[in-house]
Amino acid sequence: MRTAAEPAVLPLDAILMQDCVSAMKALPAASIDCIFADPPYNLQLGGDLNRPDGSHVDAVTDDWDKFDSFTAYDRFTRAWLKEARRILKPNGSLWVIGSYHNIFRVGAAVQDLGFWILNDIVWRKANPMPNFKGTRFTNAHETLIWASMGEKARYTFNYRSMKTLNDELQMRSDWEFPICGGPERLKQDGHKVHPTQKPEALLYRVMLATTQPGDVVLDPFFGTGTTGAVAKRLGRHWIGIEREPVYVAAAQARIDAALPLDESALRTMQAPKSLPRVAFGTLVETGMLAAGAVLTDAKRRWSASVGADGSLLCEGQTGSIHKIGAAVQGAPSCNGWSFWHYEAPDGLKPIDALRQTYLLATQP
Amino acid sequence: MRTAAEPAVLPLDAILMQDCVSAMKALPAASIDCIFADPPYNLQLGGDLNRPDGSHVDAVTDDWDKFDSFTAYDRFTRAWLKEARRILKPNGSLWVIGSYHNIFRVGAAVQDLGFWILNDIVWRKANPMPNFKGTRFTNAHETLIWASMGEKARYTFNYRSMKTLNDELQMRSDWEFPICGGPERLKQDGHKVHPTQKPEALLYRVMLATTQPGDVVLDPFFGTGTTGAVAKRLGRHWIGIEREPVYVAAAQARIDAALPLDESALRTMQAPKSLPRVAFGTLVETGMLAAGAVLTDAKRRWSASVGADGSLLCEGQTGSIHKIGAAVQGAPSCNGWSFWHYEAPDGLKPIDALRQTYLLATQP
DNA sequence: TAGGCATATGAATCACTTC
DNA sequence: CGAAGTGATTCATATGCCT
Repeated sequence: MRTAAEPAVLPLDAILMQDCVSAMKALPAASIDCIFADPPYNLQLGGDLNRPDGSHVDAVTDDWDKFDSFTAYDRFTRAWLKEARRILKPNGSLWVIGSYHNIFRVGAAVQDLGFWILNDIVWRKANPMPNFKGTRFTNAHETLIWASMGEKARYTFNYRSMKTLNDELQMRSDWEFPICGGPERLKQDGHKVHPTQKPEALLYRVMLATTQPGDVVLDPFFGTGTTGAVAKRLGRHWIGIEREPVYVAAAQARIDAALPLDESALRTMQAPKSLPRVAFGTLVETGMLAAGAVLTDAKRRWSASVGADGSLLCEGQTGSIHKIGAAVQGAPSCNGWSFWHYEAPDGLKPIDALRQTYLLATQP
Repeated sequence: MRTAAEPAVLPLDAILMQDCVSAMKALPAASIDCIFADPPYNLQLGGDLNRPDGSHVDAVTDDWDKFDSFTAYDRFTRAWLKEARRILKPNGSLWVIGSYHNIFRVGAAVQDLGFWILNDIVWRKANPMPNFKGTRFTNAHETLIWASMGEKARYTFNYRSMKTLNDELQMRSDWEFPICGGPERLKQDGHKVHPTQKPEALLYRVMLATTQPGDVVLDPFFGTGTTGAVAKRLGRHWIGIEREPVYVAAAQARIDAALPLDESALRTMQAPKSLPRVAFGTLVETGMLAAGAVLTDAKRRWSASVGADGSLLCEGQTGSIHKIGAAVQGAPSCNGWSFWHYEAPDGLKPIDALRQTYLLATQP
């Protein structure tokens, strides 16, 4: 029989109505692909803040209490981050969102615990609440931190999907979305159910960028379940942790009503490296390119002849398409597939075009 | 005779060629109106980086940016922040700029020392360096922290100036400026004098927003003196602290050449308001168009399905709305916004109509 | 002179697999 | 473990040369 500390299976696609840290402690180590966390940051919110002796932290009134409150918040932050680190897979990644009230403390803790920050992302609010008193700049953004498990750790980043999503330009670290409102905003008796419900578009981009279909996404501060709703829609598994019964009920109803995209709609742009590799020699073997053929660069500055084994000969040097490409340019490296061209009926074309033809012909 | 520790008068409009902390220690308490600090970021760069064309990226490799550990960096940060706090007037304010490498640690230290964060400001770079390897999001912003001396402390905020500067809209917490280049960038023998020179426009806005003419602005990491040059133009006094003789000489020459500026000329300094750009993927993310939806051209000759990342799938090809539109027509290019249509309740409409709806809903 | 084309470059924690 | 091989990867500006 499994113990509470090491469940044999993950409670997939379910809400755990428990305290954040103790619920995470019950999950198995290295079992989660991605954590998205929207921790509380109201320093006056005593509910989450307790002194080491368990006594309650009172409202902030003076400098001493302020320090006390920061210390308590740091302790709380490190407690949940430590568990997050334990249950994440080595190739998993962490997202945290916050504002200037808490994000600096959280970010420092993330670094101190050994996470490696990959980006900080700015959510620019298209329609922020104005600063009514005119005493500061309109607080028009929130900050997200994206981190891997360590400096050398691998992580998922769907570069091609992000570039496509952004009209063929690299996705930047500043994202613009409207705040959550309209029919998306959960309401009860005309009042919003949760004060800081995040827009689904934000979670959509997070998951599309840094998870794969079938991955497990955990949200330790589930609230009204934006993470779960988007995960379900995008074909990711989700686990939510939330203590408040009111939020749990709202989240469960919302997720039940969410419709998953069917498999064809989940389709995204694929990274070239996910395609099967084709050796240059294969093109020679199959006769798509004859041994002895002459390749040049796009500007015909260099020309090379193809050996029977797929090697190139250029200016007395022989080697792979990449090696020779790098050598003639004096460059540290070179992608021979795009550097070398062949004489096609309709002009000079990169040999990568031959590879694409080969792939199309041989793929089912 | 005055001692070094307590000079009777401030060394106004001068550069102190000394170590940052010891120079601050020699300044009298509560004597500075505003501190703008651009400390080392502790970038922790690895090996060399080359652009896709093989050229080498000139990185920040200076010794002044190297620290042994986070702990060492924290010690350094708290040392200069403590002195900053001592010499600031009770109604003064502090600005610090940084990136995700250091800003979280700096922000936590700012809070720990009793400063009260008023805003965090995002400098959105109009022309950031791309992520050449496609491994992360383009690091397209830096973060500034603006803080007063304490929760109850007063501070200067020129609300009207900011609103006027922003076409009668409240100034937001995200500012867009180009990086420092062109004739503004200080060069010697064709090479940049300082690797991280900040744009003057950034300092203009900082000083215009949070200081008054005649105020004393201190920059403990003066570099090539952007703070001094802008302060002189805006009629503020300045004090710079910089250890490197090369930077000091460049800064002094630059400030000597700077001319005081009429405030009305400032408006021309502002980056032209770029039209909001909406990527097709945004419509998918925000749910205005569902993944899996089918688009056709106006005459329904071709139909394509929308992928989760905003890619189109049509006749076995995937790509952006523009690429696929061009491909099916055999055209060199295509405006996908007008070519592709969706089925609206009242008939076929170009997807550009959705973009207009999005803009109307999100722009003020 | 204006315009087109090529080149240079900016605070960057910038690859992965096989042997 | 390291070394070697394969091959994936860039956007906005500024400057300079050529026509």
